[in-house]
Amino acid sequence: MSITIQVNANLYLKDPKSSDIGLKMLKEGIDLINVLGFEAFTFKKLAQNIQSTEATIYRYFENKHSFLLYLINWYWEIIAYRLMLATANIEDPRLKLSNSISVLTGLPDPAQFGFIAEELSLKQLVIQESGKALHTKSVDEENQDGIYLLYKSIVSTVAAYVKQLNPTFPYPEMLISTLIENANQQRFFSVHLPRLTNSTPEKDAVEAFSHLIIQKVLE
Amino acid sequence: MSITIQVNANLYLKDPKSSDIGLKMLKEGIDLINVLGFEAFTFKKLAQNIQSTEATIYRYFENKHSFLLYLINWYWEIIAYRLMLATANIEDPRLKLSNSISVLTGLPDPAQFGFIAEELSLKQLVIQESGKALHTKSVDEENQDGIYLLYKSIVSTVAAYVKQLNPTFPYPEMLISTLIENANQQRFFSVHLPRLTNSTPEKDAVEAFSHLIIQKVLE
DNA sequence: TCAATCATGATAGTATTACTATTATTTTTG
DNA sequence: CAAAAATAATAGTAATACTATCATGATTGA
Repeated sequence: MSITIQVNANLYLKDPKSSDIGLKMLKEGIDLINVLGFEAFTFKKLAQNIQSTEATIYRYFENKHSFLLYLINWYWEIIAYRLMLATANIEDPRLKLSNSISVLTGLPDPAQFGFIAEELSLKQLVIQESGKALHTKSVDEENQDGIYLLYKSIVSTVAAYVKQLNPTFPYPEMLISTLIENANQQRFFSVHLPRLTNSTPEKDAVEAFSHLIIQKVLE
Repeated sequence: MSITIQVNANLYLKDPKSSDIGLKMLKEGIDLINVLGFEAFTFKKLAQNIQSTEATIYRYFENKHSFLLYLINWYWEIIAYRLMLATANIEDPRLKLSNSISVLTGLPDPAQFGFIAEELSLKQLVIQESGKALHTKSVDEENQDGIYLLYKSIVSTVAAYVKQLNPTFPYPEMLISTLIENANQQRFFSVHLPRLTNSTPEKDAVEAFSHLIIQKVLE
């Protein structure tokens, strides 16, 4: 059995996972974006952090936008892997859906099987920066290049469980994409604009809210 | 009757609505951001479009980030005004909530009373760019300056109707902020990533979806 | 083993951006 | 109509997002 999802080759010029310096770019890049924010993040600063040069980074990634897309795609690969684990060998679509909602809207537990070291910092990055990757003039072109295939396939898979449970429900994809996007948004609110939410970093309520919506809408 | 919509004074150096050239900045600025995207938008280009200079624009706005915040705040002023119209003289909290959800998640109708000329292009801008205004390292500072008071008060007001209808519902603010943010997100998806949604530009389903969620969650 | 190839480093350069500063000119107002 | 205020014109700066070139050190394959 293979669980590896093919990384979209349009996301890099040279596979960063194929060399030490490439791996350092990813690891340090995540942290640096989380510290500085994507606007203040530059390849020059990243190069200094990994004792390398701008030119070398440019040999791996076309530009800093591509670098961000790569990291976000990596996050979705992890999520897709965890979705697969969470739904394997389960027949009941209700349970498949419930487990999927937990993966998509819950917080990763470092103690659980299959936890990936970068998962927490990548999630942080996605919460803070993924909107900037998406809301650009180049989104259609990137979609054409298949950059969003993984995200779309995740929504499609989970929406299919919704359809199984309630074949007449008119908004399955909208329901799932709403909950996915909202999970990130609410966690941003909980830190920066707490009056917009009822979830806190200490007592996270996003997953519970998501399960409630699913249950009420499909009951 | 003339309707003037007042924007938070921390958002400008000199009130752009107080002069012809200021009004041109706003009007042309919205269009230019919609055409170029916020990244490619510059004060230099805006100055050329309104036959003025960068220096003049800098006398009105501290920087282009503030300019974006100003425009987004203007949008929320319009929404707050329409919310007030839609709930005035209504006692039934169920109807107040329903009308509010329509204002917050529906599409503005140019034929309706109180329609403001810039509303459609501002809404377009908010859909495309509002995430970039929010997801910055300066969000906490801006929140401190009261930039998000209006948005928070809108969520708070509508969440209060939810509490009236169902005092034990644990997530009123989260429910409302979810639906507000989601309305913009789904409309972005409907244009650029249609497989993530069940709404289309031709047959918009976002408002109907939002009412359904409210109804199911509170019934 | 040695040359060819390849990845990386070091360095330089460019157009653009996001401003700041200064002075001239026009417009408003008391 | 003079003083003040607003705007225009112009110049300048540090940083950014790259591109280009060439040197060097490591890897490989004959």
